[in-house]
Amino acid sequence: MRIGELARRSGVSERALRYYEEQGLLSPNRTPSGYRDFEESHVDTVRRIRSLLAAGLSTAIIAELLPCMVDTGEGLAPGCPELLPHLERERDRITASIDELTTARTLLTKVITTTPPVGAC
DNA sequence: CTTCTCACA
DNA sequence: TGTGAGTA
Repeated sequence: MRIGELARRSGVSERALRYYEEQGLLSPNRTPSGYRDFEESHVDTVRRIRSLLAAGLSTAIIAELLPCMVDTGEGLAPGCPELLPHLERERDRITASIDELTTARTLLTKVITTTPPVGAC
C-alpha cells in the first residue's frame, strides 16, 4: 500500500511516516516510479512506534528494537538478548514516570474534589 | 488526484 | 511536525 493508505489506517500523518523512514523505523520498498510501497505488517509496526515514542523512547532505540521483536503469533519474543539490559532500563524509567503521573493525578483529584472554604480565591 | 523532495513569514 | 512549492 502507498503512504496515503497507511496514514489513514494508522492514523499517523504522511509527514510522520516519512520521518519514521528517515529515522530507520520503517523500510518500505519503492515502486519503479519512486512511490513508497508499505506492507500490511507496517500498520502494526506504526502502532508500536507510536506507543514506544509516546512512552519516551528515542527513535534510535526503537530502530534497534523493532527488528528484534519476533512476532510469535502468541506474543512478541526478544530476538536480541543483548538489548535486554537496555530495555529493562527503559521499562524502569517508564515505571518511574507512571509513579510521578499518578502522584500528580492524586494531587489534582484532591484539589478538584475538596470543598473550598468560604471566601477562598 | 496522489506522492515525492526540499525548504521555512 | 506542519505546510507550501513545483514535479512526476
